[in-house]
Amino acid sequence: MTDAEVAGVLSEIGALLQIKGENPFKIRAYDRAAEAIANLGQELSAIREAGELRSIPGVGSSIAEKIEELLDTGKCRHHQELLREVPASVFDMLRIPGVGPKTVKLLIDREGISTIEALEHAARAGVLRDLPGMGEKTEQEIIRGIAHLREYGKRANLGAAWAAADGIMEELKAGVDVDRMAAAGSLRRMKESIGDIDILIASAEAEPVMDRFVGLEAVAEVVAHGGTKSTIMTEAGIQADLRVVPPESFGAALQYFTGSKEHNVKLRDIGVRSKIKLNEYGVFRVAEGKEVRIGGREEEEMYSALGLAAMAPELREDQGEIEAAREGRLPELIEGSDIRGDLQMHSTWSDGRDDIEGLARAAKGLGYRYIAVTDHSPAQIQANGLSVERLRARKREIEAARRAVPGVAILNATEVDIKRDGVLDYPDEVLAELDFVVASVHSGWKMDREAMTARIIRAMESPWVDCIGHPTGRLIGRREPYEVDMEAVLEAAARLGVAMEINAYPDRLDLKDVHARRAKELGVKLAISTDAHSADQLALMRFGVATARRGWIEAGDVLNTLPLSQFRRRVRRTKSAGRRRGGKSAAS
DNA sequence: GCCGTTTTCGGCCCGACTGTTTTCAGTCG
Repeated sequence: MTDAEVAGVLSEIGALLQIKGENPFKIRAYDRAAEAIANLGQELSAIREAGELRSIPGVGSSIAEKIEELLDTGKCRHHQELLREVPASVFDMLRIPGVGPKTVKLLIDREGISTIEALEHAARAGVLRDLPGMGEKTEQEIIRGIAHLREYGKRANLGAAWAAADGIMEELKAGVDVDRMAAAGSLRRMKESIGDIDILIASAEAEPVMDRFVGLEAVAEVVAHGGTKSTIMTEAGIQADLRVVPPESFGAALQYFTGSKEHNVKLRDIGVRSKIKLNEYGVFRVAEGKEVRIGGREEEEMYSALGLAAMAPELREDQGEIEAAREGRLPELIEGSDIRGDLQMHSTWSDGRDDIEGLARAAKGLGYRYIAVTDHSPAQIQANGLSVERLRARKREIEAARRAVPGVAILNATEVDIKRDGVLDYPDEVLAELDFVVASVHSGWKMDREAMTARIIRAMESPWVDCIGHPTGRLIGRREPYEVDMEAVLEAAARLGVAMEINAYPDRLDLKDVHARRAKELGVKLAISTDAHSADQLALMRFGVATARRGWIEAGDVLNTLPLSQFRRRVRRTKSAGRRRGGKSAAS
């Protein structure tokens, strides 16, 4: 059973308890534990071996036992018992917007409805309006909610969500007078997938802003339209919330709506202890039943009131950032401007849209000092992978581009396939001719975990491999990562001096945040690369940097923040160390 | 069910919007 599955079961227990009307704090305990497990940097089994399960925040003796039971048997009796009382199909019903646990319980108890299909049928037949607290409008809400779930059930990827948010904010800015405006929520935290877009505006007059918002061009449907909060569904199928707050509350609201929920709960908890109250309007000192406002215009004031250093939105996941802020050991996160080069991109020689010169010019425009052109190897037939002959022919075009675009070093590089047995798709003597080698898995996804782990480690043992590309192969929302023992891979990377890529492509973001953080802990260097297939995609770097920031990564942890000369030395050093390891690559 | 510069028992974050309500429950973030 995978860690994600364990988290899933705990989260289902939480939902089932909710439907049963159990103690809300018990429910939250399960939710918290599930969330913590979903965001572990290490594997649950390793933590268990070390006897450290209870060190996971939110995991106490009872949940620890259930985790062990799940790891050992793949099942949990408590979960099974709950499922005997409440059918599993209710989890689908809970995903319908506007339908929560209380409604589900009512539906089951009064009408025996436990599937989306039955619910839709009942709503259309006008049966629901006779239930307490329900009416015709609720029926219509449910019908619309089901339609929405079917059409847009998946979360939006980070790139699409930012594109939509930027469009909305541009249009808003052009139409009304706003003091300050910012995206909040998971978008601002740069989470890998986005449930909805949160936009915050400071304005003394909310009404004209709200009217403008619900009338935007991108609006497909107005879901809610209130005095300070409105919700729309965009044409692109992403929900967007707008909140308008008075200017003196902008910082408080930005902090509040940026979240995460867990981060904010912990902050307020700290506040309660020191008689400080936080809400979206400000921060208040509570004394003798009275509240005295002590800040809220700026976000930093919310943190300083609690004696904490302000922290980057990407860190706000209750993954230790609050403790770090208290102890003054927050990381100095990498920034976009630290990036000096891009180490994966594809030209027209394989499956890219732009030629090498075009890529180099675009990179120069971004202020980069070097790029690695990493066209595919022969096994990537569908991507027009380069034979040895074509790879050598490409060298001449690289040399021409170097002359045409001075100021940017163009590294003669490859993204070489790691074949099923861990052998690389070019022989050693060809790899030896190159300046930089990214090795990636592009086939055989379904291998078992041990074989996949051995495959990748064998590739890393080649003295010519500098970096492993998109190390888990996932496509967010479309393809699960392949089964691999990431801890073993990262340990090998540390031992062999091979960098791990954070692929900045919004569909990939691979390594993901928590793995990047673990890599850093193990002393593994990271390479943040766009995997651009056209010159304009070099701009996707921001999503890779954001993912690194979510993984607590600093500039010093990242290969492509090095100045060119140091980068070259570093890559050479890796290779000579590789030769000392035994002189022969696994590929030979 | 978890957790502890207030605690091993007794707490556990806070507010807006909607619909069905004459004062509130449910949902959401």
